[in-house]
Amino acid sequence: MSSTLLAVTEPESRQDRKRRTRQALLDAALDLLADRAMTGLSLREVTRAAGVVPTAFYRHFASMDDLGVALVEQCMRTLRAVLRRARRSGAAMITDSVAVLAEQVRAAPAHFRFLVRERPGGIPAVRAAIATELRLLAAELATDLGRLPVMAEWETDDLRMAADLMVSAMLATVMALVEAEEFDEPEVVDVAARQLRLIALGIERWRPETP
Amino acid sequence: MSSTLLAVTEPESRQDRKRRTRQALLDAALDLLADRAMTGLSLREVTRAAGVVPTAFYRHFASMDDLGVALVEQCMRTLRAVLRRARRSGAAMITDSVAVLAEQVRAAPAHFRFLVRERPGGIPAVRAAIATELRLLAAELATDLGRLPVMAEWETDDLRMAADLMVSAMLATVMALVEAEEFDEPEVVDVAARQLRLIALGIERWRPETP
DNA sequence: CCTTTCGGTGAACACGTGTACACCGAAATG
DNA sequence: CATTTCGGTGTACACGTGTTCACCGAAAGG
Repeated sequence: MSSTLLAVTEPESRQDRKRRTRQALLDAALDLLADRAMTGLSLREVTRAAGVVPTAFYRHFASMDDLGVALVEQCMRTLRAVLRRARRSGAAMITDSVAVLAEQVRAAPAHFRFLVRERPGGIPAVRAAIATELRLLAAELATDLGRLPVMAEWETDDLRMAADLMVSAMLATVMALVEAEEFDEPEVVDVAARQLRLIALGIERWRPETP
Repeated sequence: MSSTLLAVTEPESRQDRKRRTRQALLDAALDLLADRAMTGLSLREVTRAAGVVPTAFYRHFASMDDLGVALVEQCMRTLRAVLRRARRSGAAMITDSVAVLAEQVRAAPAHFRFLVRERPGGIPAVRAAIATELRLLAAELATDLGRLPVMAEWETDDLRMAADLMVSAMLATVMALVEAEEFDEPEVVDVAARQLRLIALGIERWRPETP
């Protein structure tokens, strides 16, 4: 054990250090949320897991709700990546899209679990944040759908309806994936693909009748 | 204010009284869950709202988790009523089915809110209970679908897939209904009906190819 | 170099919590 | 009528919580 007392690590800018502990708090929270909901998460627990004293929390967030909203932002980035990646690898291939989704869920399960768990969850601010983000995502998907040849003539209203349905199905799949043991993940993926195919079939035959 | 000290209420059998306070606990919990998740609900709060001393709780439930599972049972009865009522009033009419759902949600919002909120929620026992109940419901719906002329020749596997999709859509609708202000409930109902119609269209054209 | 800024500290507080325990009184049982 | 059963009571305890406050030390800024 050498005892050179020279600074072995870079001095680290002050705002860099702040960013780091802020991220540590977010990570710690996400970790603890593996088996709990945000409601059952205490400030002290988070700071303890982040290796920081309780009062330091307030240097970064006004409250746990605040941290929750920040988590929504972070996790939503991961979810949006699914759409983006699916778009690149040929939006038409349903099987591929579902595969991308499954892959992303496997890569960052905590992010997806957080979203599906807190979506109807007990914290109004978080719930609202997720809701608006999902609305945005659905709108994005709707315009994507509108660019497909089959749906070029669709009313924006119907596009939105179809997009909402697909988002619902996707979230249900996410929940199943997050809950599933890994050995029956293929089954979940298969079912999701067939469901999407069923919807696609419906889309082909849709006509905007007014019943 | 007369002061006849005669027993004005029936003596009430002992197990009747027990049932009554047990139900009072369940009702109190459901009330408090209007704006909270189960994780954020304390035993003392529930007993306070039920007009009973904390320790009395244990005469009825081993823990809050236990009470949660009991709530699942109760709320699921309400949800199953939707399927039953929809079956009676002509299963073919999509519009009617959605109307029945909306009506039931309006009649007992707390029951539905509890189910959608705790489904991915933080309490394993409750989550598991809801999951199995929903599996049962989906299975039931699958056999229902199998009786329809259009789907008579379907594989049970595909029936299950379609039923799962419909349950997912239904639960998404329930969440929207529970969250929605009453004045845009018609919009939600309309979208749900169109989504179901889209699925129905897909079903008509489905053939069990193996891709 | 001196001063200010500010992320992190540690002690302290009032409070709500889950649960154990001994106890009560009336319904149930003989 | 005597006894047992049992739903509900009241007290008590140890514990984790959110938030307060004054304080520290080093980076940032003049």
